[in-house]
Amino acid sequence: MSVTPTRDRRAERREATRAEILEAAQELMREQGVAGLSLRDLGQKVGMRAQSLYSYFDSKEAIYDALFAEGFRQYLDLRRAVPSTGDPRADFRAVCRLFLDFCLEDPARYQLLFQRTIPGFTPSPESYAPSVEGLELTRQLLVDAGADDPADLDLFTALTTGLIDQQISNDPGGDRWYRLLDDALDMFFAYIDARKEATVQ
Amino acid sequence: MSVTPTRDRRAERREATRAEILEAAQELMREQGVAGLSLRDLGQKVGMRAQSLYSYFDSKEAIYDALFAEGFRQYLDLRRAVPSTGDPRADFRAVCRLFLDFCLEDPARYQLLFQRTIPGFTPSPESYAPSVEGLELTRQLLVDAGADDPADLDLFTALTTGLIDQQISNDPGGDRWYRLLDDALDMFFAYIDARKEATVQ
DNA sequence: GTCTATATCCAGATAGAC
DNA sequence: GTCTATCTGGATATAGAC
Repeated sequence: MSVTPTRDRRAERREATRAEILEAAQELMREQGVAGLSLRDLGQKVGMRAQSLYSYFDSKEAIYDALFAEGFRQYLDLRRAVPSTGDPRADFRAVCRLFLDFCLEDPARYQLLFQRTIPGFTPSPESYAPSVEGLELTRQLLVDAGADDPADLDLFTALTTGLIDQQISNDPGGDRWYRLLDDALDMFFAYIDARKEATVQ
Repeated sequence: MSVTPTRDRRAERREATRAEILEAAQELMREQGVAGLSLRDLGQKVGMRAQSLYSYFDSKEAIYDALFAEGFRQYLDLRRAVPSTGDPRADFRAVCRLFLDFCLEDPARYQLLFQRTIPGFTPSPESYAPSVEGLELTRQLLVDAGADDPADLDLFTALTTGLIDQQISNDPGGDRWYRLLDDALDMFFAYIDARKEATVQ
């Protein structure tokens, strides 16, 4: 009689190889930029011919897509680990710091996740969903911290991505903009509070 | 007897063709992105074979370099045309608006001039100089407007490029972030003023 | 200065043997 | 699932005729 195993060892192995490929791809992108990723190099890095990668991914774009999803998964994992202190603004600052650390730790990943500079790549809806979830978390946290106007969220994202972009573009590896985060948040909250006060009166 | 003409018609024509090539390149980059520029398409656009471009530019990188220099020249020209009203903050706001318009008018040019996302391209020192001049103009204007701390300049550049990046990445062709410029500047100046007041006391 | 012809290299992707 | 072999097409760049 045939029995059905509870574990599918073949599927597990396949999944492990897929993960290995994605990790290698991330490393290559770190080394030579997002656009510099080639299937040849990728195959070599994991010990197979470029053509064999097609057993795991349908196309190069599918690899980008998986990396996109994986990147946001990584971020959401980190983010969920941030404890709530009961002080919304302190929490908000902690999450901001985490976000900058995450982005600056791997500029290529940042480029893939937040800028749209790859030739023809557009993330699939499935891969895009976690990104929306991340922004929604930020929106909620921002509301808790006292900024409920939708425009405030936009102003805030501009401020943080501005710091990140300048840091990456003009002082890679340094902290010339990174260290301005606290000042930037001071400025932002002061603006929120002042406006609120003006509206109340 | 041979006479030396005061005008070198050959050089003039050559210069005109160079300019035409650069203009075509800018157009192609607008259509298909900075990295999408190919010498074939460029040649076709100006009515010659790709190889013939080498009579005008030593390499593709030389074309990028010329575009880089040309882009800043365009900006500085626009900028010098902004009148001084005697109100430093009004002038500053006008220049900011001009800067956003300039960047959003041609995102590909923005990517070339202000982000470093092209594979192996680094501007030559000659081409880079105008960029430094532009930043220095901004620095001076910012000092006139009451922000003399070098960190203020960095905070300001983060704020404006953040607006631009978000606009380009997440609402191309729209004005979701563009229209926040005035709010952003209100926020920025309020911060500067508050800090100054705090220091005086 | 522009052309044809060519060199060289690289990319992503497919077919089919094993 | 991985390989060899190959397709197709793209790129930048050089040589030399006209």
